[in-house]
Amino acid sequence: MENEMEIDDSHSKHRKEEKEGNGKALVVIMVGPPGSGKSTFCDLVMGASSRPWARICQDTINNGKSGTRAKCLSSAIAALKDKKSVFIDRCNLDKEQRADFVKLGSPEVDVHAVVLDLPAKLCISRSVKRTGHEGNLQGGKAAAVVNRMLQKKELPKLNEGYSRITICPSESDVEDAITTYSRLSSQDTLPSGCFGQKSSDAKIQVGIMKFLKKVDPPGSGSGSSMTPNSSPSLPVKEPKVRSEGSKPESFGGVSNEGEKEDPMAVESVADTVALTNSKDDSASLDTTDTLAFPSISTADFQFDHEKASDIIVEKVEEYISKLRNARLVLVDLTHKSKILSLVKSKAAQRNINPEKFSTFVGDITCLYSKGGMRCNVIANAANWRLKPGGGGVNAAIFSAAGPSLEVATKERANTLAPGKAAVIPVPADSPLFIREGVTHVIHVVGPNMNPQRPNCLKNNYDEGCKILREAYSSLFEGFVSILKRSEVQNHRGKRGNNASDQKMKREIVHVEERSKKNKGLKYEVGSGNTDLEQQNKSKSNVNSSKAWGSWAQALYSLAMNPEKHKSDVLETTIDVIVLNDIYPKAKRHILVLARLNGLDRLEDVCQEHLQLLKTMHQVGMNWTERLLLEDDSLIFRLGFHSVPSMRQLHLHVISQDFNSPHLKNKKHWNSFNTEFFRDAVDVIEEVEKFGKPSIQDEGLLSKELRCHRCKSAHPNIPRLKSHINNCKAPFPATLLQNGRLVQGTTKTDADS
DNA sequence: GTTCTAGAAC
DNA sequence: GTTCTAGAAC
Repeated sequence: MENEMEIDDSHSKHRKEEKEGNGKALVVIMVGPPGSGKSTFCDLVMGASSRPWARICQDTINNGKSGTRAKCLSSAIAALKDKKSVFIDRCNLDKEQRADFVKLGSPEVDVHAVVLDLPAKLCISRSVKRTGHEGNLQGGKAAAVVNRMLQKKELPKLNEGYSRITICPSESDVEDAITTYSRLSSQDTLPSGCFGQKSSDAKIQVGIMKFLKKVDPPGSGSGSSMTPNSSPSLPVKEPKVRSEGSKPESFGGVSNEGEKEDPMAVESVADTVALTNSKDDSASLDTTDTLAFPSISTADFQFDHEKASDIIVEKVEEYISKLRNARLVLVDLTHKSKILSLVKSKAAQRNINPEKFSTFVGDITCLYSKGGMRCNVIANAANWRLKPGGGGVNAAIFSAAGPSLEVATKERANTLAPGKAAVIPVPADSPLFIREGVTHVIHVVGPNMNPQRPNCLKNNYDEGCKILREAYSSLFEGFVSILKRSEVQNHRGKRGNNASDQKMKREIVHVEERSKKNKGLKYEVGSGNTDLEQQNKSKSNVNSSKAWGSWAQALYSLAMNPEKHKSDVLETTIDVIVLNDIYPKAKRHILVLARLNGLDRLEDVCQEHLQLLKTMHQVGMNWTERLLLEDDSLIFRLGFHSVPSMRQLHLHVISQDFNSPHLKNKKHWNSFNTEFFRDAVDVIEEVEKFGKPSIQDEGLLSKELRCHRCKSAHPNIPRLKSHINNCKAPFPATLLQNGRLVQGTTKTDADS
């Protein structure tokens, strides 16, 4: 047994056993497909490390030939007995493969995972080129093996039993990890947690990334379908993930001759490559948000095409600047479409950027699968009852989406007035989502000129044009609201997430539209902000939709009658009251309370409160300065909770140590360390620009726990707290910008 | 917002 | 057995 073991011994005799310090042995489980560089990783660390290491390599453990998992286990146990740390150098791609090795952990032995999560194409090319690999995985077969293995890939999670996980999505991350482990002496331990994960769970990415696969260009309009051909053979060719893959008709009359590529590469490798590539920047190529919309009211509702096309172009022009990188596409079924050609020529006349707005001939329910155009949002020319059927686009969309869209629609609105729009997240089980990648349907009801249909305007085009304009405004506003929310999602994605797959999947699809307030109304988008303003004005402090519990009134009564609570108050002005938070969540945690009656929370804030917000911020800054005089090692952040628990708008001024016994649970942590916390500077800027601050969903409060500095994930509050006590990583760049963090003048950016 | 506690997770 | 979370009550 012993003599069969292939264990690379390095430096094992160089050091005497450490009597002092933690001196824990390590089991480092390498995770990665062939060609990811596991052996090289181990060799480099072992060559440089002062810690005694053994490398247990399944490929060579049996007298240079491959052995079994059991053999690796017994060798690892033997090495640990010998006070060595061990590398488990095998693919370990799924949880089950790793489980036995995780069990090697004990009070004396920490178990780590190091994931070499490099792009599949890189591993494949390394494997293919490899000539002297110990596992004899050479030549053409390599690619097939790598692909097959990656399909089973399951990223390790902390709850499998690791004290630390390092994920290396790029070669530079691998180098960093090599350095980290090389420097590890026998006494050293590394901080626990999950490091380096940049994307959300890969399993979700597969679904999303499929939309990035190259498809044929949409040809003559109805679109050619994707090549179904799938050859498992090699050589492997890099599939091109294209953003311009299927261009809609552009106004310049450019023809759509797509270059031909090896379809095999697309089908056989694309999934797995896309899967691993999902962590590359390149993978974000075709994630441009696109709204595909039919012409409203010009079909069954018989609206005049000339007038409608003017309005479409006018509204597109108006909204295009608000859309940043997003695109709008007007879709109709046939080339003969009069409305399409009218809009096309009018848009060209007005020099509307064809990158931002174009027309497309095809079926709006299968733009991706048949037309090769990825549109994450589609509009429906709905009827006022929001019911399926009736023919046309409405029937087609409800039918393509399956019954779940109708259910999702009914959850949010029962009817829709002409000119209004309703944003509906597409349920995850809908073919529209699964097959087409459509995340939202926006129902719009336009003006009706057809006497056979309800609400006929009897040729009153003054009213008709007004409603049609409103309809497009509502539609585009709805799209803008989706874009704003998806920005948050993207942030979350980049930060990574260890939440369960199912939960994440639900979040991605549904979280955007979830809200506690004004069910039914909330999803209806009126033109401009008028609805919201109306709501806020009419709301007053009495009929607020959310009732505040008696325990939630403390700040309110204090703001209204500060003289009754004198002892708690640090400062009172005509506009604000400053007090210590009675349950501080950090060394210093004070509140700046607005004194305006009726201004209960961030949601109530609008343009008229701009000056008050600035005052609150200024008072907060003044106090920050004072607190920094007492302790200039503190760093402060000033902001609001998106959805506060206590009534009366209050600004938190909180030091970023979060060192407090009152910080006890996930909600506490996430309320200050996710986008749920809205920096005062951002709120002020948004109110200046848009009249309202953006408010994030309470769902953020149940996100996994991540360090606010290094973004590593931690399984529970105590572990997070022990991590943040020591984490000296710099703050994320976004926090260092725009004065979101406030620190003493002696501090520099490098210190933070 | 907190406290309390059942029961899940370790 | 102990630790930790999450939901209900306040």
